[in-house]
Amino acid sequence: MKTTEINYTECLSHLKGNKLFKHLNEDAMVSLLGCFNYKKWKKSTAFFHADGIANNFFIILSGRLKSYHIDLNKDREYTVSLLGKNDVTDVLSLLDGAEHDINFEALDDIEVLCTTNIKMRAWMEIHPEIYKSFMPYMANRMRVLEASLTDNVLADIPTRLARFFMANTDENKKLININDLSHDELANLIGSTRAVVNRHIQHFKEAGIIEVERKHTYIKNFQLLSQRVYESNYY
Amino acid sequence: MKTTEINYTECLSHLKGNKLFKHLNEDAMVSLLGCFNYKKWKKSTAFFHADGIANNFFIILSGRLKSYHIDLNKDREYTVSLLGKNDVTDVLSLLDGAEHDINFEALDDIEVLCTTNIKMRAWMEIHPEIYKSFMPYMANRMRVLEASLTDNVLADIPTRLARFFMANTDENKKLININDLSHDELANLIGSTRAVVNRHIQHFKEAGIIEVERKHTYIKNFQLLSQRVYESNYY
DNA sequence: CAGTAAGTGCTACCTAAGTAGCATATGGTT
DNA sequence: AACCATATGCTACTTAGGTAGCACTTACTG
Repeated sequence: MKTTEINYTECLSHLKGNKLFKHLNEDAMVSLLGCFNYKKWKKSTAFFHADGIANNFFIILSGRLKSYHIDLNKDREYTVSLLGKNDVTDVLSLLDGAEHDINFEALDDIEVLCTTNIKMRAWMEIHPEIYKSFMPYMANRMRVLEASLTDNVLADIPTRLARFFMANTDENKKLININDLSHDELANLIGSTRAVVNRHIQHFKEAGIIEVERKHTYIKNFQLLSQRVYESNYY
Repeated sequence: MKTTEINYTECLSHLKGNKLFKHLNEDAMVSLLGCFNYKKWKKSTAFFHADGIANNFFIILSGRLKSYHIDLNKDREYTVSLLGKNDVTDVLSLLDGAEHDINFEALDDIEVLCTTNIKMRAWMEIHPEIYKSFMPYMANRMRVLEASLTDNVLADIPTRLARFFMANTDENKKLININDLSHDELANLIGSTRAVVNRHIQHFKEAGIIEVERKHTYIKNFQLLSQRVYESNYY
C-alpha cells in the first residue's frame, strides 16, 4: 500500500473496524492492505459508468458516496444508495464480473482504499473465508433495496419522506447522516423531485414534525414522525 | 431425504443442474440432499410472512413462486420477484438470520426441496465452499432488484410494461414464463394496477406490438417492442 | 463588499396514473 | 345446458405528483 498520506496502522485499524474484514487473521489483513491504494476525493467528484469506474473496488473510510442513475430524457436523478464508512463498492461487478452501469458522486470529501476488481478477486481466491463474511453484508444491502422498491411502488411521497427521516435517526431521536442535504438530494433519495418534496416538507413543518434551515433538517417531534410512518403499512 | 414421491437420482440431477450446487463434490451433494424433504404445492397455495415460512429454505424444482408485499390500506399488491426452477428462497433470512417479512404464492403447481434455515446453515458451516457460489447468484438478484427500483422511479408504465415483456423473451423473440399471466398479475409485477395496465395493453395492440387472448400474451412485432423499450433510457 | 451560484418557498398549471363501475366474454363445473 | 367465477375492455372521474417559473435568501468567492 502506498502510505504517502495515511499511515499503515491507521488503515489496519480501519479494516479491523469493518464487519467485512474484521474476522481476518493478521497475515490475510496484511496481504489485503497490500492490494490497496489510499486515495482522497474532493466533495462533488463524480464518476460515470462510462469511465470504467465500475471495474475498481473501493472501501470507504470516511465521507459519503452516492450511487445513482440519471434519466437523460427527463431531467431526473435517482439515488440508489448512499454509501458511507465501512461500505464497499462495487460489489456487483466484483462478484459476477459483469458490467454495472451506475454512476457515483462524492457528497463529502471522502477517503477510500482503492484496488481493481481483478486484484480483489485474486486475493479472495487465496482467502476464501472472505466469501462468508460478504453474505450478511449483501443480504443487508438486498433488504434495503427491496424495502425501497416496495416503498416506491406502494407508498406515497409523504410516507416515503417520513420513513426516510425515520430510518436516519439515531438513539437520541436525532437526524443523522442526511440532515445536511438539500431538498434536491432528498428528492433524489426518495424518488421524487425538489418541488414536490419541498411541498411535503412544508406540511411536515406545519404539523410540527420537523424544522428546517438552509441545508439542515431537524426532527422537532419524534412522536409525530413515527405516528406518520406507521399510519400506512404493508406486509 | 424422504423419497416417497420422487426418486433420489432425480433430485441429484436437479442439484447438478443448479448453478448454486453443481460445483459440489459427490459427498457434499449427498449430505446436502440428506437435509431436504421433497414437497409439492398446489397452484395458488399462499404462505404469509406471519406463518413463519421465512425460517425455511427452499430450492424450487419446478413451477413459479412469487414473493410479494400487500398494502392493507389500499387494495394493492406488488410482486417483488418471480422465482422459478433453480431459484432458492429465502436467501435473506438464511444469510443474516433476521426476519424477512414477505409473502409467497405458487403461480403453478410447484415442486420444492425444503429444509429449515437452521439445518441449511449448519450444512453450510461444514461446506464453506458453498458461500462462493452464492455470490454470483446474490449479485444477479441484486441487479434485478436495482433495475426494478430505478425503473419504478424513473420510467412510466408503458415503458415498464415494454421492458418487462422484453426481459421475458427467448432467443426466438417469443414471450416466455409470463405469457400466461392475467393483466392483474402483470400489473402486480410492474408496480401498477389492472385497469392501467389494460389501458396500455390496448395501445400496444393498436400499435401492432402485441396480441392478446384470455390469459395469453404474444409478441406480434419484436422490432416495434424493442424500439419502444429503447426510446427512454437512463444511465 | 459586490457579484454570483445555490437553496428555498410558493403559485399556477398539466397529466399520467389510479379508482369506480359496469358490460361482455370465456372456460370450467355440476 | 345452466351456472358461476374469472378475465377483459372501456367510460367517466379524481387526484397526486410532476413541471414551469419566479421571488427571495443565504453563503461563498473573487
